[in-house]
Amino acid sequence: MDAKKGLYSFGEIEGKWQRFWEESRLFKAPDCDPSKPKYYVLDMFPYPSGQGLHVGHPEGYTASDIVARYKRAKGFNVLHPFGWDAFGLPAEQHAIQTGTDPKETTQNNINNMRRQTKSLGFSYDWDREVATTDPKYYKWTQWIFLKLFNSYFDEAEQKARPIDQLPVPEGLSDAEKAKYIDDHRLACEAEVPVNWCPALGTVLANEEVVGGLSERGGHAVIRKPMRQWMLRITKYAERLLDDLTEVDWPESIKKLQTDWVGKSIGADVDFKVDGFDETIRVFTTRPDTLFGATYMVMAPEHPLVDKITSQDRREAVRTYREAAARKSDLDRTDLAKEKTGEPIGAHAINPVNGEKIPIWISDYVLISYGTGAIMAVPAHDERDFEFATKFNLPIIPVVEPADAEQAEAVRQGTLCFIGDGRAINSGDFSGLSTAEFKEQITDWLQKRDLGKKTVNYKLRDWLFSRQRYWGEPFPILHGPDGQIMAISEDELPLKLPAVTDYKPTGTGEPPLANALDWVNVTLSDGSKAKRETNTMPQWAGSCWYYLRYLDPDNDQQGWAPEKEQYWMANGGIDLYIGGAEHAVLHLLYARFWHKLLYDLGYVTTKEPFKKLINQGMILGEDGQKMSKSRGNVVNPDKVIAEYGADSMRLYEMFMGPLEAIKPWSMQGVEGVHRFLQKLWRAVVDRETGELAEAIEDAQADEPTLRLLNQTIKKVGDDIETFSFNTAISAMMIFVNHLSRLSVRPKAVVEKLVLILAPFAPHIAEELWEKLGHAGTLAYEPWPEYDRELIREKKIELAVQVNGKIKDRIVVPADADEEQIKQKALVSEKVAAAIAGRELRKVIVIKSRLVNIVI
RNA sequence: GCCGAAGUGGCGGAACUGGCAGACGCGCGGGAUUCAAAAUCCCGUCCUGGCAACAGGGUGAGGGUUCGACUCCCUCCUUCGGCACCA
Repeated sequence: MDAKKGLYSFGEIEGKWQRFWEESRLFKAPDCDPSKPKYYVLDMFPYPSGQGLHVGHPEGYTASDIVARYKRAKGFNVLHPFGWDAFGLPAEQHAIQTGTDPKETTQNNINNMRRQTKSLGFSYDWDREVATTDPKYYKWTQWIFLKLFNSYFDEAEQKARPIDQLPVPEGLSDAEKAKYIDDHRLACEAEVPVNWCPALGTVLANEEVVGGLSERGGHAVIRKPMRQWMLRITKYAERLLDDLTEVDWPESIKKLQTDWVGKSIGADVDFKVDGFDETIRVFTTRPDTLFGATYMVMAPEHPLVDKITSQDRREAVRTYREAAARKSDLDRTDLAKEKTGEPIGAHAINPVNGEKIPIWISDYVLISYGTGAIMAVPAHDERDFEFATKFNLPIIPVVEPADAEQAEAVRQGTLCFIGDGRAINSGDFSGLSTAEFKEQITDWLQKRDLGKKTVNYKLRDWLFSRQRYWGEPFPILHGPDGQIMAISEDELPLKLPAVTDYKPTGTGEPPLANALDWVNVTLSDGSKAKRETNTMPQWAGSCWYYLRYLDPDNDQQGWAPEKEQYWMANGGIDLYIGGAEHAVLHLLYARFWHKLLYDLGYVTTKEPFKKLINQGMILGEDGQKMSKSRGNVVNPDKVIAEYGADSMRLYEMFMGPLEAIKPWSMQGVEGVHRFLQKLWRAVVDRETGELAEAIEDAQADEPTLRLLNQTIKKVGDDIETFSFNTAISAMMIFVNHLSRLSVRPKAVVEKLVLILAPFAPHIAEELWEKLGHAGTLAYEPWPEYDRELIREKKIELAVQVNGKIKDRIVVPADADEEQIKQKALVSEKVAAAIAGRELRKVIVIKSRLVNIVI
């Protein structure tokens, strides 16, 4: 019975300290504390799923918690909040199937996941918890939407401004004026072909369609024009690109974002249509290849196709266009291998040489990019080359590669060369380099009003409406004559009404359309209006949650300016940790909203997330992705019950580098658990549960002091570089050393406990208490290390002969090169290896090795 | 196809700016303790040969630079992630 006292009973210890932290509000972050530097460390908040936490969640959370606890010890005022990205499809699907209010499902899921999250002992300031589904929260999501709605983008200034500052042309009727304004809003309505998913009864964002199927559920998706809300993120393309230079993110993520924005510089060139008073504008990044244009291709949807198609081609063109319109994205991808198209019987006139070239339509040209039409230069564009080869169209080489063999193949028309070279067959421009040609031809076109320099982006405007129930309602009314009206800010939040049926109507009308009492509104002047029945996508709430954490209870403002200035100082959030799956969308959307808020003066930094780290995925024990169907899912609750939260945390960090993808191992958990056990036994008496007798107020011996100081340095340095795995390994080495000592100096153990605390806070607190300290160690200063004590007195060097190790020598740490050299040369083994041959060179690398070259 | 990341023992991984490859943990083998087991402790554990001292080989493959390469350069292979006709 007594023997039990001294056991490491992690369950009790963890419960005890978690209660203490919670009840004492230990991690509450005081706003605007001028006495300390601030540190804002943020986790990507999770969707509260019915499955609860999986082992991937605590990976990032543990990493951020280690940093948070470490920074507190380093004297920072740390903001470390948590919340819930709680709108989302699963709760709505559940509602459709069972009739349960998503609000209820969501609340239950949050409660469960909060319990799980708390059981890991993270040092969140729970008083700042937010949920995007809370009307007190989405009031401000709606408020930001109104800011988008009530702003336009000033191209000259490259920034958003309030819509009432928009210069409106003179002489417009009221209706025209309203339309002009509406067309300039950053949030506007548009009739756009969207990804309609009949099975889900909703429209999906491009990102939610994978290979022509819905990301969730894998249902077929077709294209259908519908009235939708769009956010004009494209206006910010240039700034989203430029400001990437200001953030400290992994280069690979920056590159993903850069490619997603997809800037390309080229020229718009106007081609006259032969026999019509029409011109077709094309975009090209290679205006230097204009002389090599042998045909033109328009997207099937191009508005001019109908007008200029010749009588004898009309039937074929109509058939082709219908087929193209019916194609889903999946079909388009499938058919990408084989090019298709139809000539439309019209010709365009090449502005540089007056050549008549045939016009085709083909779905390899996209209506949504550039001008929806291209000049085809098969000699220097692979897609055009493929098309021309298939349909036997002429290929004229106009760029000569430097390589003679390639040049010959290009002349023969057998090789498509897309690189830079020297111009040929290009009239007066022949002989120019690609770069010179581009510049000169662009000027030439511009002077003659035939074209101009143009920049295009792959980035599309953001489709912002969903035909779903479980999302933020738009604060928008549609008037009797179709006017779009924003509801005023003081009417926010516009709450989601309770409904009885969550099913999509199937016609594309959202479920909210059935909530008639809510939809129909009588305005103050007695006229009738209808509420917008679309809701916002899940991204909306996650675009700005980091700002709400600054001031979560404020019902007058989304956040107070002075709090934003304090917590977002020095370039924003100091550390943002989350999964790489959000590399593009969430981060891009959030940056976009942040820039709008910056333009309007609500935030003071250009970018929200100064430093970003992605944690890697955790695989099942079989090395496969964890999934229920594979049966390899690891349940955190079970791990904690068996080994404790500290072991769980420690293992998550010990597995390998944070960013790496790595498989789970229960035996690995056991390994770190043994480490904690060993530490416990080294400090706590097995029988009494009191401090072990070996713990004394004694002076530590030199090797112990040296190792201790090395460990303190290593752990601190490793936390700074997020190398948590090697930090843990260093502490293991130290505990191995400590457990072999018969006298374990108390001061040494105390320092060890303090550096372990960010990783395994519960056991650290308990040991700290047993070491005789009242209260918590959470705000104890991080131990300093002594440079002098770290230094070894004697060091071992390897001695190589011609790069092969022959012997090892021990020299004083301060030995100079000559001394080391002499010592190396007297070694018998070295002498044997040299075997009397002449020394050509002796290389001495202090504190590393000696290499003798013979 | 294009872009990005990565390939190190039986396994997860370590190795600073080019300087002793395999830290730490797992697993495995042997031993101590025990009536026995669990737990714990000690020793060993990259491969090949050898009782051993030792010798040789070794960081996906091949080549190069260097006194010296897991690390830098070139070519190729494999795995994972992203994009997918963006003119």
